[in-house]
Parts: sequence; structure tokens; C-alpha cells
Amino acid sequence: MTDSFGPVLPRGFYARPTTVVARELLGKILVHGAVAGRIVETEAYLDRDEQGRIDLAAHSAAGITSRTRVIFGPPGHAYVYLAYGIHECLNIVAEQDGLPGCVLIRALEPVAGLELMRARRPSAKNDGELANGPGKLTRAMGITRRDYGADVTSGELTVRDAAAFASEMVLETARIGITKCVDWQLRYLLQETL
DNA sequence: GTTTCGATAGTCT
DNA sequence: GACTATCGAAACA
Repeated sequence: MTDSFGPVLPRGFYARPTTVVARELLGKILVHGAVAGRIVETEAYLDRDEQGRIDLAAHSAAGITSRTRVIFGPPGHAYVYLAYGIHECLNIVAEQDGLPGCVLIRALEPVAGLELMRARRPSAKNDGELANGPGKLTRAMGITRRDYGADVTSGELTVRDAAAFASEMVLETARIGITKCVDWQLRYLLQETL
């Protein structure tokens, strides 16, 4: 990859526990073609928690289907699904091949290709609203179900390493928009320290 | 400013 | 046949 966005994260980055991958994806740069954004919010969707309880909020809890199969496959691939019949959402598969686990990318700070993002997101009132939600960021970045299963360690859609955040801290909260396992603290966000 | 609600189609039961 | 890992417009305060 010979562009200005920095080194692509290797497969090994993703072949770790989902919670670790979710936390460490914060601050990294998601690149799709000429557009890029800094990841500032993620959620982990697990197989089981530390006490062995099944994560019933995870799509993989339904088992291997045509939709969920990529979640059980090798790490570092994109799981894109349609939410509420309208919005496409991007996840990145974690854990070793054969084990389910993925990280929902919930929000980005636009970094490059702002003009294109604005054109794709006409309802955004300012640049902060271009990608501040899982359905919004896929729209802004041009990510669709065509990217289902895409390898994010090479090609058009990649995640790049970035300098560690200095003035921000990681906040852990409950996940959004689910009805099962609502108290699990698996949402990670970057917050400015004041 | 906050709350409510409809849109809309793929997936699973 | 029911449900959904969301969004944005409209209604209200």
C-alpha cells in the first residue's frame, strides 16, 4: 500500500480477544479508497464473556448462517450487515479462525476526502455529523454489503496504524441499541481529557 | 433543547 | 410473522 495514510495493521492485530481489538482500534485510521476517518467509538460482540456466558446480543449467537459465516472465519475481514432495512453497519472480525467475535465500528472523525463525504451525507449539518454513527459512517465512507468479507489487511478497505492518543482517554460503557446483555460494558470511546 | 415515531428489508423462528 | 448492533424529521417544551 503506497499512499499517505500510514502502515496497514497486520492480520495478527485482529487475531486476539475481541475486547482487546475493540479497544485498540480506537485512534486507528479507517481508509476506503480516497476517504479516511479516525476511529473514535467501537463495540465488542463476543462469543462468551469471561464467565462463559454467551453474548446473546451478538449476531454470531444464532450460529453459522450465510450472513454470520464471516464472523467465524479468519480475523481481519469485514462483516457488513443491513440494520433496520436501511442502514449498513461495518464490523471487523477478531479472534482466531474458527472462533466468532467482531468489532462494530460506531463512529469516525473525518480525516480525508471530506468533500466526498459531504456529498454522500447531505443531511449532515456539520463535519462532525458526517460519520458519528454506525449507519452514517458507512454511508460517508461508501461502504456497502459489497464489502462483506473484504480483507482489511489489503485492498481498498484497510485500517492503518496511527500515533497513540495523547489528550484522550478510553471510556467504557454499555452497548447501544440492544435488548440482550444490556449491562455488559463493551462499548469503547475516545474522550477528550479536560 | 428533548422526545417520539415512521421508514424499510433482510434474517431468523 | 416478528424482530432489528439506526437515522432523521417532526413534534413538543
